[in-house]
Amino acid sequence: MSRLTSDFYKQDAVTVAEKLLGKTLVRALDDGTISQYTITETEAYLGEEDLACHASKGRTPRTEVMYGEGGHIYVYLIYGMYWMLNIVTGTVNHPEAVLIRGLDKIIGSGKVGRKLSIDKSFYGENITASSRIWINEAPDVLNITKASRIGIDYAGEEWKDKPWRFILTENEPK
DNA sequence: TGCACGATCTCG
DNA sequence: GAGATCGTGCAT
Repeated sequence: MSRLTSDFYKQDAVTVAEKLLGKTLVRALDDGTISQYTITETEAYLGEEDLACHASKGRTPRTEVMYGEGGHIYVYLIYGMYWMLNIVTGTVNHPEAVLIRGLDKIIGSGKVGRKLSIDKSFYGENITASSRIWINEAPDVLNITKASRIGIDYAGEEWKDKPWRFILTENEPK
């Protein structure tokens, strides 16, 4: 299994969000422990126009990394206690990102950040070169459910209902 | 310089 | 159904 390269992350956020399903997220802790998780749920945030995307407020120290090239990590603290793990996608000056909402046996973006020991030190980390977090290639999956994004009612009618949440569903027995 | 709020979760 | 808890953006 090989690590996904920067070309993969240069695609648009919606495409990357969908393709990340089934891929393997690898986390190497400081103590040497290596854990692998299958990505099961993602959400796409696409550009300044997307009122649900943090970059809709423009370029700030916090959103800066999203304006860079895809393949870097965007983390931020929400509700004062949860670190959200995002992967920047797209090209330079296109602020896009994919939120990792769920992994195998870990459902919920807040729990993902806690379980993987994510904090602000991961801000801007290059996920194609990091030695503590990366994503491995895996075959594309077919059972994908699309849904609207969570917790963004403030984004207005046009954006809050976009089907940009992707969920990997279990194979139904035949 | 202050304030209201958020891409959440847990407990009661 | 409410509290925990704090960085950020915008108002003052």
